[in-house]
Amino acid sequence: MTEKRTPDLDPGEMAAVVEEFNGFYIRLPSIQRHSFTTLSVLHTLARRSPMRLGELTATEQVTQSAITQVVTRLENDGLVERRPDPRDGRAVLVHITPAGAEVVAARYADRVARLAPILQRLSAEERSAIAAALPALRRIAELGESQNEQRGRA
Amino acid sequence: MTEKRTPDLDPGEMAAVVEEFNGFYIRLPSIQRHSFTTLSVLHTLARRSPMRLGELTATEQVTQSAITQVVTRLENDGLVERRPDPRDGRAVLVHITPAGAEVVAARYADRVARLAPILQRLSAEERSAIAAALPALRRIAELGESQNEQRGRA
DNA sequence: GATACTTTAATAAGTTGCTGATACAGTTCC
DNA sequence: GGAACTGTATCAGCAACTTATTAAAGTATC
Repeated sequence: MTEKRTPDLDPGEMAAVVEEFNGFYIRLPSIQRHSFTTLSVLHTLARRSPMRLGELTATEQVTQSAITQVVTRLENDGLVERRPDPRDGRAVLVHITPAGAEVVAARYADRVARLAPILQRLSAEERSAIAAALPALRRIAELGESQNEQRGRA
Repeated sequence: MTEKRTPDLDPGEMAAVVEEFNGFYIRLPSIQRHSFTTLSVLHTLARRSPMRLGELTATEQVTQSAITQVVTRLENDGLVERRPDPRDGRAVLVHITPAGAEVVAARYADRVARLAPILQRLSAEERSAIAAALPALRRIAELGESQNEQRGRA
């Protein structure tokens, strides 16, 4: 067996690949009755419900006013609920409802169902190369998010 | 040295990681004076200019009417040009201009600059794991795109 | 514990970017 | 050379965003 040279990771190449890949991935969209921002809010809440409106404003890329309106729409659809914050009478805590969690789960299941057959067409080596990279990609997301939180506080 | 078990690739786990990662990546946005669709059109043209309006309509997730309007805006900003198709008098070929290519390149450079310092914080093993996975990710994008073209023809 | 300041969310008015329907010019087919 | 079809543009209407403002609750100071 010939020895494998581990290639070094070039940020420019990685960004190029990530963008190509995303171009494909974001076009795997299941049914969307909701706007991009609305879905993003719902997805965020699926991970860390309940959240204040202000927290949501910080994570999404829109104004506080837009978040208020998005949450109102989601509430009318029964996907989230507004409840008072017992610790702060000014604040509102947005909770995701079972119906909201269901929407997120269904969209996720749909994308997995579309991704799986494509993965079948890769070689075993390609699949295991991706599997081996997943922990590192997850760590980048964590590092990046904590960095964004730092910036948010400024 | 203990032998490493190559883990098998689970589509569900991959989708979860991809979405976590994208949640981080799409929030690395440089200056955006343009809408999501507008930037997406410009990005598509950066790779395969010139294109007909109909082709753009097929790749983006909006109506033909929206594409006409997006191209008009981009044209007013000097980022693309409409030229007649010599082979078909009804059609229009949208060409990206140097200024348009510049916008795409600048946005790309900006994201690379933000990604690079985060990659520095990974271990050498994590970086080479990602580097080893890039060709496979690129291939998924190719496989997925050709599949979408099939659907488009229906 | 009254006064001023800050923080959190909601509301109002205006703008932008999309959709759906329709029009029109160029192409194809017989 | 007329009918049917294709590719793009236009128009009216609507949804989702922005900025600016307001209301209400909390905090600090004295």
